[in-house]
Amino acid sequence: MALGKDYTGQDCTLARALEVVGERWTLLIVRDAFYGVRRFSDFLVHLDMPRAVLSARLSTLVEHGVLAKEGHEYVLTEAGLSLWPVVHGLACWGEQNFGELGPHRLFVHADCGTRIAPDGTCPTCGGAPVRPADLEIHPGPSAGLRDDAVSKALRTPHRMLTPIET
Amino acid sequence: MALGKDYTGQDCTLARALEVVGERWTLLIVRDAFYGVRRFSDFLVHLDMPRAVLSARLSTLVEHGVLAKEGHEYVLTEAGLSLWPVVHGLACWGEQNFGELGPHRLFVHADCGTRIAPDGTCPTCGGAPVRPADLEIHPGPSAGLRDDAVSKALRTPHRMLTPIET
DNA sequence: CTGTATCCTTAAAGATACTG
DNA sequence: CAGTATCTTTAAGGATACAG
Repeated sequence: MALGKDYTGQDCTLARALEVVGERWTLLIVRDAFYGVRRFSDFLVHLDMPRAVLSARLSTLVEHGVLAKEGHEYVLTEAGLSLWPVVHGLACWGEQNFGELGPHRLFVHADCGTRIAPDGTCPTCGGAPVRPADLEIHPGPSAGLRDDAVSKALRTPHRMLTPIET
Repeated sequence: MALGKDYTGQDCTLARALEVVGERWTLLIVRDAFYGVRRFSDFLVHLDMPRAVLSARLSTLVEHGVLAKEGHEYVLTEAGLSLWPVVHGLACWGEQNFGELGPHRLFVHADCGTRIAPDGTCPTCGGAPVRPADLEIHPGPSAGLRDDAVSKALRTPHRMLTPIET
């Protein structure tokens, strides 16, 4: 995002949010964090982005309390976890409107095994929103062909937020 | 967003979505569209952004079917309307984490008059998500001080998505 | 492995003027 | 009013090398 990432004069909460997570790559980093990615090199290879940019993004995310740095691992904070509806909602929106071949990942409620709705709720367990920790990731119809370690790991059904072994 | 706005290699639906609405200003434009802004000049003065950039953003939004152009007005399509949970969710996230003085706008369920929850549902009307058309906009605790016509209009409680008279 | 530091390229952002 | 056309600035993105 070039020039003045602060939306000067936009005195609304959406603009404030976009200052934190509205930059290029940022939301993809957060998504990967939900998937269980925690290490610098794993983000790097999975997102295929410049290391300097990744470093900068991770720093601002930590700075704003979206991620916390524990040793050499970046983990989602409470604020970061509360971003799940947005991340999931955007991904579903993209799938519905631009995903010809179906999603790449399916999110399944671990308790009952059903896929969660676009709004993040489980159809069979009542309207309650399902927390990320209660989700499992399964490969979708158009699961990727990339062969980096993280992508491969994501192709194996696993619990969300648990570190991905690479 | 500088350089390659396409997230090449990111074969996931989130990346696809971000290609459409992930650029700077875009989500603010969409938000304004929910508020009832429809005309070029109104977006321009309310967002205080370069006209060339606004023109480009509106074009891509129309191109991807988020907005439709009716004469000289830009209105949300079905795809655009379905972006509401994301826009509202992000705004709420910003409010909860960075909004010291409370929100600038309150979204109230027109049917019952209660403020909707962060997940877009009405607490008093059961867990069903409230559609944007059933919402009213009211000024919040920290409603802005900007004095352009659109900002003033937004300070008056009104129905969402109905054109703002300026 | 986890980053900084450097350099280069590109194009987004912004300002301004101009046209239909 | 609704845009297009230029022009300049600036920083983001990207590649590579280097350090802790």
